[in-house]
Amino acid sequence: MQGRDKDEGGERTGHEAYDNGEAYDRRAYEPFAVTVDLAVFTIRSGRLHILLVERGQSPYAGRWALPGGFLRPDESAERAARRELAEETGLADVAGLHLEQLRTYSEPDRDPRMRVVSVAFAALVPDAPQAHGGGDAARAAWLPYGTGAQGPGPLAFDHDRILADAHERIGGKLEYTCLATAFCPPRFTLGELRQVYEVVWGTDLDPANFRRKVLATPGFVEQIPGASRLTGGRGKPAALYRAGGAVWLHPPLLRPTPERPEGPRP
Amino acid sequence: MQGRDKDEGGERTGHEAYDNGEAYDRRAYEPFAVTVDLAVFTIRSGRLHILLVERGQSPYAGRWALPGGFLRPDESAERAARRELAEETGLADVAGLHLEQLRTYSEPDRDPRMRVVSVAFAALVPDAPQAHGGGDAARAAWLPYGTGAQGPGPLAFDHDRILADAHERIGGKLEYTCLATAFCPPRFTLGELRQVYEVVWGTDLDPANFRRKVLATPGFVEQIPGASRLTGGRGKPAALYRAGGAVWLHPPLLRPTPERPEGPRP
DNA sequence: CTTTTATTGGTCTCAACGACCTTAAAGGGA
DNA sequence: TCCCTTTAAGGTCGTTGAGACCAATAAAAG
Repeated sequence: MQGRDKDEGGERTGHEAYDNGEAYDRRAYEPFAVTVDLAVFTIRSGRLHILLVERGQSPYAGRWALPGGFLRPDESAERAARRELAEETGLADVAGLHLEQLRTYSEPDRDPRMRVVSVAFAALVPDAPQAHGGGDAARAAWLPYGTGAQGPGPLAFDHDRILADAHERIGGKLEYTCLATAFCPPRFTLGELRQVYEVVWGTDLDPANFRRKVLATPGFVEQIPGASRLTGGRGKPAALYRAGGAVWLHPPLLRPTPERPEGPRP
Repeated sequence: MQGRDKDEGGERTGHEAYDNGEAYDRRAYEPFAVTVDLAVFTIRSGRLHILLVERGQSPYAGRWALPGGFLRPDESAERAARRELAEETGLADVAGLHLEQLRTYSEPDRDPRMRVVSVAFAALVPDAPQAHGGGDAARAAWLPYGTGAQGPGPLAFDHDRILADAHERIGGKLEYTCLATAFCPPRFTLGELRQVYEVVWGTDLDPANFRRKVLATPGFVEQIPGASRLTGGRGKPAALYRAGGAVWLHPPLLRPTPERPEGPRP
């Protein structure tokens, strides 16, 4: 932080140089490289997918990794994350997408080459456009979020942990916020909205109970009068809805049965 | 993050230097100063208090600020935060205290002197020892967490926002975790535990309903057989409890009435 | 035309919560 | 001393919401 005025009682940490003047003494602290990592989720063909890029260089050459990049001198982590999101997904209207800071990963040895502190974000994309692998070498792809290893083995660096944290965060937020609409296109059916919960949580929900719950929450969704869609061809056409203005889901829509996520992450 | 292999299709960001070798090219990115900021809460005489330090130097000289400090080259943000917590509170058994990463604040102009990226933490301390102002100049004190300005005016830097975020996070976590015991001494009464909720939420809770709720959650608290305490002198002596092993509170103990926190912070 | 699939709506039961009341055990004040 | 206040502890009761289950509708697939 800022404001370490005190001398720490005999402990020489170099902090005392912090406030001695208008600019900092570069020898008073260690500069770090700061990056952003993105866990971009979408739903494709009834499964949760995650956007990954393939590394071409060592370390972890040939392994999949989360997209991301360096913070530029004039931008915040949020702006950097949204910029990266636009670059990696190729989406035009990145402004409206849900982007949420997860946490910061700063273990000293998380990158073998140097000290890198990374601010991780979770992002939700409604429809998954083609993953376009940027320029030449790198490949980008939507891979199904699998239990355990992501398709071809574990991810580079500590990205498996970041991805797991992101998934847990998203799953938890579905319980008490109206976040689920961020996975849906502008016009969606209640079945599609329910599928978001089922796919992220990995459980089945009762369609009738889900419907009542969603409609009982003011501002969660608004029906589009007179509109309906043939879901995939089969079944009765469903009414179309759009996202409402509400952001909180009260009372919450709790996951069925599962006591709680295993790992203590309170 | 790591792994920016791609060329970003004509955009020259300097990222391509990232993977070209075993070490990074220092010219490929901007190094930042990384710090930790701590929002340390405790409950004193029935009010929520926050640990603050008084700045002696410009900028924001004379203003109160959150304690914190630089990350050292060999430690993670969590370790740095715990070290700062021990230094600032003077507590011996910092290992058992609740320390939780909040989020990272990285606005380019948040420190007028240079670019500082700060990882913020929220910490809970059961009993508040004397705030010991480190060495000489700096003063540290427990100030009541007031609605609006913290005692003598706003805090330095963006610390008012960090503090508000920390308070909202703590209040929310009380709803669905057993975190409240972190505010309590090793042996506590149910009235003391209830006061934690009342003080943090700023509401009154029904003692009987609260009691049933807490005791109905397995592992939240365990009664210490035969022990009781005269709370403050008045009233019937209360049974003593200690924290149980549970970490999740299921079903949650929701705040009364208040629709939700005002600001959309989903 | 029959089957299949999905939406939409209804009913019923149980658990949980909130409001309220009663009793027990202490201290303070007149 | 007696009475009142205070806090803990325990109980009742009505309302609410969630979950399980059933039924009707409407369209496509065979």
